[in-house]
Amino acid sequence: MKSKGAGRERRSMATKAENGRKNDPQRTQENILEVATEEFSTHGLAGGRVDAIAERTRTSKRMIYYYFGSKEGLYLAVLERSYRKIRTLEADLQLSNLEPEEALRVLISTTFDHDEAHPDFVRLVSIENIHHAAHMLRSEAIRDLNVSVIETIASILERGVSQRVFTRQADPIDIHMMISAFCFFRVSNRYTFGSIFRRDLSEPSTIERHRTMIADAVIGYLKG
Amino acid sequence: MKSKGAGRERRSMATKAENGRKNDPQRTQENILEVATEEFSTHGLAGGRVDAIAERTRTSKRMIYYYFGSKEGLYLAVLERSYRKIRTLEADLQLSNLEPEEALRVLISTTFDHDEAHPDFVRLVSIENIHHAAHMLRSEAIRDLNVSVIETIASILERGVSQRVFTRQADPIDIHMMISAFCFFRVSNRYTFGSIFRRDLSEPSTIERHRTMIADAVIGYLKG
DNA sequence: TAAAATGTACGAACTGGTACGTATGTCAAG
DNA sequence: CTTGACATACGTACCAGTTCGTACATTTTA
Repeated sequence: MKSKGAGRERRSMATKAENGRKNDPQRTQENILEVATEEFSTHGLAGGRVDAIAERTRTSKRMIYYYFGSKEGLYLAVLERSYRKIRTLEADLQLSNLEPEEALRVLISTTFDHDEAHPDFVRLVSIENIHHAAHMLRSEAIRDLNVSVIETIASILERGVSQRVFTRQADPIDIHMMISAFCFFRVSNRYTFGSIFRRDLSEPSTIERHRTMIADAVIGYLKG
Repeated sequence: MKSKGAGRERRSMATKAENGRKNDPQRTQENILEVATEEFSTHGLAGGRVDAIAERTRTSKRMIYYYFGSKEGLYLAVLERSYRKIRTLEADLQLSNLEPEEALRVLISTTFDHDEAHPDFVRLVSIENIHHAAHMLRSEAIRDLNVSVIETIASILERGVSQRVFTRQADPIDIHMMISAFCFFRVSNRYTFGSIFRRDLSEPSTIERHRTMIADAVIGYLKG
């Protein structure tokens, strides 16, 4: 399979120079999704234009409908792809070896850095909320994802309480919400916040300060 | 003027039965804004339809353009009206008589309740962020608004530090962000969060718990 | 040769915006 | 207190551009 792929590519390099077309459905789809992610995350579902996406693609509008059926189908595919992309990152954190407080700090930093690094994702989630999460509800795949985070937090909290480093008995989902809210808001409301307070939330020193701030607040809460 | 008004109304009551038209520009504009707020906050700027707004209005599409010039003009008017509506609520809080900790708790509760009570406003802000706050930037009125909140927080923090109830020296804007993030997120991300974790964030018991939670966290942070 | 992948051109419906005509209110003059 | 004239407020019907989606033709690949 690998040598086959290489052979195909080698030959296509030759034909590409003359004619220019090469059937590569996987790359075509990926290309469409990439462009569509950008379009939808900056203009929303209704504001995003299929023609605009098609133009910036190395293929044509015909292919969008060939692979994704409709504008909504494309949007849903974009959404699922975005969620699938983060699953990998969140999964392989080895937190059970760490002390509860340290484990929580690492988890919070990860969430923080993730949102900071993926504004597209944050905006897509905002857009979904405007649509009452209608598309997410139809997708089985997306829901199963975040459950693991809750389990991780639950185990950290349990250990913390039994070791007497955390005095407060808190609901894992509430804690997750508190962390998410802060990390998400910084990115989702970057523009209105920046416009009102003339503060650039993406400045390195601000990022550093906020990263430790949310951790201190959560841990302070659990120790209160 | 009053008897004249009454007379006018009496006469219109008669003509209304036959014909039905009565010039009332103020009410017409207000009616349009009300409907438009609902439309834009549930569908976004691009997703909102002028025709749909016109239909649910007691007047016609012609009037929308007569008073607001364009779809964007209408959207901007909706945005400004939403901001103007909260100014009144936030302004008259007498916090300087209260102890710092209590003052902060009241302020946080107010923010919390406000966001909870005005999902339309929250969604409009979300929509603005998708548009990079482009419309807010063009509106002088909106920016001046939130400055007072920062001054309020700053004075509370100063008093708290000098009375040694708060040990941490924090930036007022950061504190405001932390409060806003939590209160805002609960409403803005209600749907995706609810869809993933099967939790209704608008349930009374949840609201109660979250309201004290954010206050405890912020105050815990300042005492840490 | 058949199936999958792709390109081109076009259509039909939606949607923001407007041209044109009518009604209402105000106010000064009779 | 009527009248008439002018500005404001309003309604209907319609247009023109946009935008999603597709019919048809063609190429690539197995």
